[in-house]
Amino acid sequence: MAKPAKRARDTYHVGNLAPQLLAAARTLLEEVGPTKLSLRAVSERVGVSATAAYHHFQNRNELIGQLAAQGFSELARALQHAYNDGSGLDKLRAGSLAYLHFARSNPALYQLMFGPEFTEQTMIPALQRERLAAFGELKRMVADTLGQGPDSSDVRKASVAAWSYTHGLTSLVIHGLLPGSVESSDAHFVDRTIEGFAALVKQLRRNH
Amino acid sequence: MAKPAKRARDTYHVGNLAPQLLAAARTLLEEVGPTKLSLRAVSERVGVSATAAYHHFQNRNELIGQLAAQGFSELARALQHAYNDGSGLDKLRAGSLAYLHFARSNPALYQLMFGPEFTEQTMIPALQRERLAAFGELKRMVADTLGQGPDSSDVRKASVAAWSYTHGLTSLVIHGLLPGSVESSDAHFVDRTIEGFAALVKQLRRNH
DNA sequence: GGAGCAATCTTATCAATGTCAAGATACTTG
DNA sequence: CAAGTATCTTGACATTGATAAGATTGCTCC
Repeated sequence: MAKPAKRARDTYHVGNLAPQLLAAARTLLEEVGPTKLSLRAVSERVGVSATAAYHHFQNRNELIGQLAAQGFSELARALQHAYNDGSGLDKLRAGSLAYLHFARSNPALYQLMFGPEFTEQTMIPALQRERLAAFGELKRMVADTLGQGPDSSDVRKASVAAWSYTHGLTSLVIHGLLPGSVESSDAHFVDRTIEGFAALVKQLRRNH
Repeated sequence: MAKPAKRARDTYHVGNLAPQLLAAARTLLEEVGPTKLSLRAVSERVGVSATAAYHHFQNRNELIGQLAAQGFSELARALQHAYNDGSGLDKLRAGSLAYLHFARSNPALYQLMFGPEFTEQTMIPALQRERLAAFGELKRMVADTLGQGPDSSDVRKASVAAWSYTHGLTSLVIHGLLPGSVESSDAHFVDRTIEGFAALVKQLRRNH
């Protein structure tokens, strides 16, 4: 299986293609955007024929699906690091910031991760797995913050809420739908909108 | 301009094509999804040649862009109605529910509205306009709830927060990323996650 | 009402892309 | 070293977005 195998000559195939294809696709993705990413361009960049990829991926969807899965994996790790390195109090805020930062650094990948390409029919296992793992990581963070077990009802509610909020904010930022309020300091931005949400909730409570 | 004009024969063109193309595209969009929507299929459904659309839209992107713009327009109106008809107290919650309901009823359209097709380069004016209008509607609702002017700093913060949260939740639901917690009652679902967020904010405050 | 004109629609046609089939080449295993 | 399998290539096809040039319609102006 995963034997090294001497490198081939120079004219023919290369060996160990799948990772190279994924890497090339990853950089191309950010260059041309999620919709314009073509298998042929990826293959050409690696220096391989147009159909070589079909011996490592079922079709285009599986390739970009693995890219998306990679994205969720990296996102989960970024969250974890931010949360662990966070300065005691506002670990969750550090997580939100890391989330936003990841999306800013890989906008096309982020769009792909939540893109319309993957429905129930076109879902690939790796992507499904990494998605759940990333959400699991988030739940662990929230559980730790609330001081409850990871399967408590409160934790589940709060996790969905936190993910919704962070993903929504990130998505709007990435798509450029928040004009003029973004560029400078992400930290301030996140804080201000969290304050805004708190004020709203308080107002709703008061009205109730 | 908008003269009725007698219907043409039967063999040739139809007249008044643009709205028919948009309508056909709208239904086809929900049938095949945002990525699989082809101009040719739309044209064929209307009963017109494959290239007829190019006399009414610059290219595919402008057509689906107008679809997306239509989506934002309808979304804004749905929000407005929900807010106006809301029973005094939880108008905002009614707005959130209307938002989620709109996306549930038009999942492909919703994905298109926030899809990767429209960047700064490929943006079309109508879409930009309707987006801003929809956000303006949301700001008006939030301003009314907070009892402040629509340009106050608090309102802006809270509007971004409300939009982020609702869009995030909706996006996760539409993409099927919230397993098992969705189907039954949207109202309960929205309430529970708002509670979850409130609890989180409270906890963060306490830690601070 | 008819000539001319602009808008609208159609028929080729092309390039790019995803995908399949069949053959060529390298690697592995007996 | 022979045979088989994995890997890669060439060739080809259908679909799609898009352009160019020609046909048809309706409108305008005399």
